[in-house]
Amino acid sequence: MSAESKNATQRSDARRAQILAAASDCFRAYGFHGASIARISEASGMSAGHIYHYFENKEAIIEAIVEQDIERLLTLNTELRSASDIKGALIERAAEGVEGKLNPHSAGLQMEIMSEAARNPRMAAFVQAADQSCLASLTETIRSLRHMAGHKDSDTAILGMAEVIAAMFEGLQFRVIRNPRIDKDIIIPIFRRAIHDLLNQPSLGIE
Amino acid sequence: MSAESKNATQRSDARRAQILAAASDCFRAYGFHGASIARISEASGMSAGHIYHYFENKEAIIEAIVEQDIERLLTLNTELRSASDIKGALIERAAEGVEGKLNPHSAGLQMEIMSEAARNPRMAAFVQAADQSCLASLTETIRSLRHMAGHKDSDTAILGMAEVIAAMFEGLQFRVIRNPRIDKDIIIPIFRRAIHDLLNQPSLGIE
DNA sequence: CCATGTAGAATGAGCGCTCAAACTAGAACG
DNA sequence: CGTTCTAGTTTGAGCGCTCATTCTACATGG
Repeated sequence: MSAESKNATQRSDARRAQILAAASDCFRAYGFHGASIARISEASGMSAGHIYHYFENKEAIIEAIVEQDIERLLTLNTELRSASDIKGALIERAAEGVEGKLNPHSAGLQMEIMSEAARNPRMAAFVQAADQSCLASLTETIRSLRHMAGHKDSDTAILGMAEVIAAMFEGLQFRVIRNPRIDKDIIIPIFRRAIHDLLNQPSLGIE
Repeated sequence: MSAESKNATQRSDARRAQILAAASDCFRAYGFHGASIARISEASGMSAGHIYHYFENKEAIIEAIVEQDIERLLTLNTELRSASDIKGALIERAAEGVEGKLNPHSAGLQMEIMSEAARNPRMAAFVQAADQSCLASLTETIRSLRHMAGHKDSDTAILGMAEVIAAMFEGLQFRVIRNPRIDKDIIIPIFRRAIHDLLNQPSLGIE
């Protein structure tokens, strides 16, 4: 690749990023369908027509943003898995997780994504695939934890624990909208303890 | 009120209900902003213009549906509170709660409502007021439970427990979209146990 | 014959998206 | 060095359409 074309690609990538950032703000403020191309173009400081040089259509912008969001989630996930002390990491990182989920900004976008996924099969497949990956990682972590502690669990039981832990964290994104006064410093120790207890539930051999 | 006007009111109420039912379906399928008046009118079997005899505008329809949904939540809440054996009721009703939250139909509408609340202050005030009521009820229940068990907790600690329990249940509405294969029969016993453990956490005297 | 219920065409705004033209900057050339 | 050429970038008017909402006209039962 020549230097010129590389610069061109860089500039083009920058424009794409510029659009995505502006669109992200607009989607948060007006929703996927309420945010018009006109508004996005204004927010990104370029003409409406120009946006179509970088994205095929509005749907493609939405998908790019969801993809971005999911990518962030997945890298966070692999980071956690590569920790040396798994159990410590899980409990320790709980604080981070709580804080992240309690960010109203990201919660708003997440609501938008999920409400879209609830009715758009394409989007549903997207978030479900990402979730499978996260869930697989989390169950593996729990499995080794439980095994080390001498528990005998069925696969479904371990999956269930993972689901409940996931529900706890994701539920915070509801909570921060329903009650913006929620205090993370109160929540974190209760969360830590709850996760600890959950991972020490008696063996569940249901199959 | 005369018999005639009463009949008229009844018929009018029936029409309103008819519109709300149709609109509810459309909103689930297309979202608040994606569902057009034309579609709602078709689904409700009446003309577009006629809808404006019963609702001032589209916003009013949305609000009526949210109001309906919240009312259902609040009556469920008072029901729980009037149970004779509070602790038993809380653990027992967990199964019902899990099942309810795992209904994809209601989860979809809830996502829609919450994503709207995340950007529309009017809607936000609505769901926050309803949540205050539910939270107050739940904290009162937890307070008496913990007091009977001899624990000494600060108000904020009890509020924190309520928040975490709420997050668990509400999080299931995320889960059912992210992973439609989730199995309630696995989840329920883990939930019961987790709530039990949560309510038996050591005293938290933070203030 | 009036009040109310109902329909559906009309209205103007705003939508996503296209496209021909204008602009820009660097290459090629004399 | 100045001038033309060229190819990519950017614009904004405008197309066809759908939207929420309004208006006019008709039906119908008391």
